Amino acid sequence: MLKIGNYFENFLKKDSLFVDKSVLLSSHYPEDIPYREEQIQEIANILAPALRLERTSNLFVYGKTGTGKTLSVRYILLSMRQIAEKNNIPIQTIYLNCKLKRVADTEYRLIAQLIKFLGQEIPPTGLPTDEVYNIFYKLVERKKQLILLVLDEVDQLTKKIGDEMLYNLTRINSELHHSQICLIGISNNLIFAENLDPRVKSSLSEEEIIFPPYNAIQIQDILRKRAAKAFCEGTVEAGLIEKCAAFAAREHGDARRAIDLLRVAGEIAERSGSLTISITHLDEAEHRVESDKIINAATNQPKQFQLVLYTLLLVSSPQKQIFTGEIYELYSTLCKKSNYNVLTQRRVSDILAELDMLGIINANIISKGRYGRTRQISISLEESVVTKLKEILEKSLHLS
DNA sequence: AGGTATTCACATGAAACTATTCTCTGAGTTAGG
DNA sequence: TAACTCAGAGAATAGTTTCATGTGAATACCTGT
Repeated sequence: MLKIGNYFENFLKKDSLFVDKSVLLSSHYPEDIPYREEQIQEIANILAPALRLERTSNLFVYGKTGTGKTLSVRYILLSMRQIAEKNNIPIQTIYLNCKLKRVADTEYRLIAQLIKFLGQEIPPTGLPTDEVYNIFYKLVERKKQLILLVLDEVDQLTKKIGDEMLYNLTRINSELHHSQICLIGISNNLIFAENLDPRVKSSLSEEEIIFPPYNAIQIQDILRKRAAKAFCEGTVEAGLIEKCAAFAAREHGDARRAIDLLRVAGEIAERSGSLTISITHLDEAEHRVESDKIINAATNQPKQFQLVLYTLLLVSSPQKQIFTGEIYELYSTLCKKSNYNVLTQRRVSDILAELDMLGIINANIISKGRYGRTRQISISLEESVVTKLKEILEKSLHLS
């Protein structure tokens, strides 16, 4: 038998640590959401009139990542949809994540998605935007119905294309005769509404609900519940859940991250053939999750981003601080050497800012007084990640 | 010494441009009746 | 005459460039003591 066949044999024979790994995936929707009863009830109160086809207030949901916003809202939508189906109430619920690239991150695409939900295809480009609006109007007006539209991560959308389109959306209702649209915005950014056009702000956030972060004890409880379903009994070593929760609590109570961490720890333990999941596995998982995140983010960027990042990796050591000008010079020589277009400093400055936002580099704007104002850049990645990243970038950029 | 004015080296903003992908339209062409 | 082809106009989008303006504090330059 082939060597690899042996491996598969072993894989089958060995009892897995997992009973049901899907419980720990981010695509998993639990049937109850602990510590969020209050918020769910509140949202339900606000949205309930929709079941009688009365227009409900627009709703805005705030909370940091991993506080259960999306989960709760989708949970409510699901149950409303079920009720509506049972009683033949014409309600449509639409959930859109505005952050998804090439799906709903522009005005055109957002409306195009809505149209798709209503059962019609729209070309990805070529049509004028108001034409797309018209198609949408017609589709909505075709029959009497109420649409609950959830826009997840709206802050990302407005950051990119401004709040004009939100204004358009809120105004749609006044132009519709038979139907109504109710907007539910979800945002990670707590001060998001502050830099919104006042007209939009008042109509969009008629109701606001805030999701506070989970505390360490709550996260422990959530983790325990999930772990009980995901892992075989007795495989989780003592103290693991607590440590995992502590990691997450350090990051403003991000439950998603905690669950992720637990899953990866389990995977690592399984792969190493261990019968239990120990703290060492968790530590390793934390490293892996962290570096995977960075490497993923870096490799998904366009070529020029990678070039800039690569020059940064070449010159920087963890403690050394570098300025924009130096980077730009190195970058342009590198470009010339390897036949890439050299971008302007203006553009490179933006790229650096974006790399900073992605958390790949650390940049602070400092003033060196007489000697100008610039970004002070440093990289806080571990040596192993840096080498790995270098290799990947060299390959993808065809550098020698 | 203390106060203010300069000055550097970029940051930040706005607008406009380029290349690509896609639709729609209407003129020209083809084939069949 | 209906069906087909194909170029050209017009859109959306991502990634840039161009031009213009902003900015924080270390220094240079005064001023009056």
